[in-house]
Amino acid sequence: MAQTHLTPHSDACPGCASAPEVAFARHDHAHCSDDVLTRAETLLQAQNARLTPVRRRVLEILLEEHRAMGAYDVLQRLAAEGFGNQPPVAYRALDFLVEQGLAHRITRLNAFAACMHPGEDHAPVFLICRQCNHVAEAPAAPVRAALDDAARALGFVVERSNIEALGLCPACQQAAA
Amino acid sequence: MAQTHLTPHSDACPGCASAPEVAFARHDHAHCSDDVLTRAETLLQAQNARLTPVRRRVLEILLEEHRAMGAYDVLQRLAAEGFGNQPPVAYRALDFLVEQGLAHRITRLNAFAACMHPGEDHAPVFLICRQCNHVAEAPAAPVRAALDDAARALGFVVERSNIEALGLCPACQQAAA
DNA sequence: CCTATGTATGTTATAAAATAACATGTCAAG
DNA sequence: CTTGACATGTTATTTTATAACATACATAGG
Repeated sequence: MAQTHLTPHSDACPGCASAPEVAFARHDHAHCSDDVLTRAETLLQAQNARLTPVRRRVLEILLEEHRAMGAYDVLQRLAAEGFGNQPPVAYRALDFLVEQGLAHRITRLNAFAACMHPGEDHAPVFLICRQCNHVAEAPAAPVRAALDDAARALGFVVERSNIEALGLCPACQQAAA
Repeated sequence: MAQTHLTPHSDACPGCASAPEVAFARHDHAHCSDDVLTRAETLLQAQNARLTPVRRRVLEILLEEHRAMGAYDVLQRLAAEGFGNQPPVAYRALDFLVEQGLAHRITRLNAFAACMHPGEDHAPVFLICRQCNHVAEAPAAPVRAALDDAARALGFVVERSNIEALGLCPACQQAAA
């Protein structure tokens, strides 16, 4: 499983006041974004699904910002760029991306984030810092395996999962100590 | 870990049309409810927290219904019984119960459910059937352990977690086949 | 080439979920 | 009996999400 998104990235918890970002470590993000966009196109072709202008732009926005964004945040950016400025415009594009595995919904935050390894393993685990609101996506495979086991014991088949943890990121732990 | 709530309970997926319930199997629920209420009182005394009439009633309602309920569902019942009928009344009681580990929030459904083993292990795993909306709470320990490992690898300390899986319950799998 | 069909987008309106802010009440320690 | 902390009541508003319908747009069949 590629974990490009866990390699060096933006500042972690800068002053515990900034917007939530999608990794605790530094990271050459532009490179990841391009890579994801390319892969997205390939994946969608395989699915016979279309990466229309709105959809593409929403994915780009999520990638650029590289943080969990509310639907209305995304909508504001879309409107500023001449797309429709009503909620369904944002929700439809976001739902499509989630559907296609190109974005994740972080229910705890009522927010969305680009998926950094589309087409690969899809059991996102989100670590949300309750102090600074940074969000990181952690390696999911073992958690997902444990979840599958637990479900199987009850005869339940898991199709999608939301695994979200609330706690303290490294920087905020230090700040607290 | 006690799994009383996983022993026999209400009908699973009766026609895939009923309200979401909190277990896939049959279950003598009245007994569990009494037990939980008693334990809740003890736990709260230990915490110097007060199980006031509204709070107690909300917990009872969640236990009686034994399913994931929206805040406004709970509110409606409260109002019918002479308590306040404004949203904060329900939200405050529900938030209190969640805070005290007596209820869980199921973010995917914007809903709340009574915790069936308060004071014990607290890493709820919810299995939500996308077909009939039943919700079951699965044994959590191994999933939580995997989650802790994944978090530790990033230096993140988990305080609370929401683990929710969407899929098909046993009954709906049969119905589909 | 054209037009029928499915799919995507735009737009209006509203529903559903949650919280802010402030007033009032209650209970227990001093 | 009064003061302070906590709980509840109430008004209003914010935030999040969807329903319903109209319009555009691409593309496969005639």
